[in-house]
Amino acid sequence: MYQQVDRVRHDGVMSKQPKYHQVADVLRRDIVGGAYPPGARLPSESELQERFEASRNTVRAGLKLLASEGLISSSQGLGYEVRKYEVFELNASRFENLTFPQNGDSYTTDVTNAGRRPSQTFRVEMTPTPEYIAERLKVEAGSTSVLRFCHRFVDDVPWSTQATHYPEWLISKAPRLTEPGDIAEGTTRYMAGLGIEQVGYHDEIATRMPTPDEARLLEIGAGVPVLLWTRTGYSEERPIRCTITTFRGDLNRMNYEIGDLSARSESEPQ
Amino acid sequence: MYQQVDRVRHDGVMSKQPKYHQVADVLRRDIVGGAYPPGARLPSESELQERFEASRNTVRAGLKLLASEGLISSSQGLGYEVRKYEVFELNASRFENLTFPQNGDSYTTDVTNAGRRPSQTFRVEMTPTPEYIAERLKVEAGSTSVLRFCHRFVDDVPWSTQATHYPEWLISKAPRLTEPGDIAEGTTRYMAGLGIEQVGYHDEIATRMPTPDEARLLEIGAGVPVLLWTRTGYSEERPIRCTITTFRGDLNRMNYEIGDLSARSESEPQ
DNA sequence: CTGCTCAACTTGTTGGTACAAGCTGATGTA
DNA sequence: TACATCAGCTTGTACCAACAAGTTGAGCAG
Repeated sequence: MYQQVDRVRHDGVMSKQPKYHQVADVLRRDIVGGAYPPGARLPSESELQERFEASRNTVRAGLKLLASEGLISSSQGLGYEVRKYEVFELNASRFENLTFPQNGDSYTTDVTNAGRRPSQTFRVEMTPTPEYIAERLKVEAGSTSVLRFCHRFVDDVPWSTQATHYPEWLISKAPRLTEPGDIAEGTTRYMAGLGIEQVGYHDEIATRMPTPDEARLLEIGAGVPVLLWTRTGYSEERPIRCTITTFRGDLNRMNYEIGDLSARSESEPQ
Repeated sequence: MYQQVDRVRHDGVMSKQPKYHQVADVLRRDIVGGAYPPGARLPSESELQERFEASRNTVRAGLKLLASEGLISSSQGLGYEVRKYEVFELNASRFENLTFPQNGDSYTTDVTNAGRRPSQTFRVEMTPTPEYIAERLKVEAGSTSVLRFCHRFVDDVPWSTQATHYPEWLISKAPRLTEPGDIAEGTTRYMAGLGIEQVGYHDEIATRMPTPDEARLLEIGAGVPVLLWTRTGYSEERPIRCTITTFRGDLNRMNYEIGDLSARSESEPQ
């Protein structure tokens, strides 16, 4: 039943790969070669059983491999389909405007400019500072901080979650941070008006597979990682905010422009 | 055999989750709660069968779920173990030194400073420009370009691959780019000495699951995404290089420091 | 004591069966 | 015609059995 040698591949070539691996390889080649374009439906499991002369378990193992690579997705009753991407560009560096609004405005503007419809839910909490945040805000882990949380959608597709923490000492200086509603002019501008100016920031970018919570909020299927963007904003004296944004990795790409890029913008008139 | 209602969870609470999902949930809780610290070995499949009163396949489905989240890994004959991370920080923004060497020096310095041992293999090719690169270099797709390829290790663990493409028109101006060996002073400095100065760059950061090739080169197991870093360097006139770096997502984190961060560096004397 | 063999563990692969549950179009009834 | 029902497709879950193959340590032969 289980042999690693003398196995004949689908194309007739000998191979030492397990059979489910060969199933995945052939289908992957078909997909990247364009035989199944993005959005196309793959043959059903039973058809693939015949095609590869394999049991259902074996075929499913191969399909699961492709799903974990993010190439395909499946739904009960509908079959397997080739995943289609649609990347949204994020501009992370804007020197000319270090105090651009973080909560809402930048996102709303970018999405609207791209001809898409933004929407979001919003929440404010007082919460103990998690250790990861506390390190960056230079406060004690567990001390209270203001958490302003955003769940963002583009055309009703979940896009990102954003959690901004403000340290406790800021509350007395900028009390509106604790207000449950949106701050129209943006938190950065509001704080700048109070003399708390963000003069620099530190960005950290990491990636990993989503936690079950993240997978639920962002409606992420198997094989799609998240992109984690941590931005710590500084006044001249100390850190004043720490924002963690969690993006769907298949839908977003971050951009940083550094130095003189006149050569780039000149020749890109569109 | 297959019921979604009236199923009793391991802790005695009713649940509509499939059983393999419950297995994963309980184990995940144990792992993040510290019952199984990083590097620890999980109970064997047969032990888990008894603990959860489930078949081997069901237990394996739960374990596979955790593996696809990047929480655990398994090896034949050895069992399952909790994955341990060790993040390496990458400094992507260095304003003071826009012409810092890209091929080798920056990596070697950073890794050595961290007390680790860097090593790499290196290769130079003349190759047709892939479309993705051609767009960024503003040359025709398929036109020849110089590809300088690096496969980098830290303490003999595969860390990243880096592919830098130089457009064809540069070759006559900077012929040493096609030399198969390393350029001691760094390509950026070499080109600057010839009057081709990199005055700005555009970074793009994306994430996805590795292709089989990437998984092989970087020795990536299931559940670990890659971090893709595309840097396009510009002279005052036009793009002069495009570098794609592929990192293991579990081992790397990118850092950008923008604006005035005196408040950060002051209070971090280490 | 050294070194080899092998039993007993581990996970990996492949086959099978059965039923649950989601989706769609055909069919039949009002 | 309008609508509900259902057969027949799809994938999802759960079980069983068997054998392959990597790892380790006990135990035996030299």
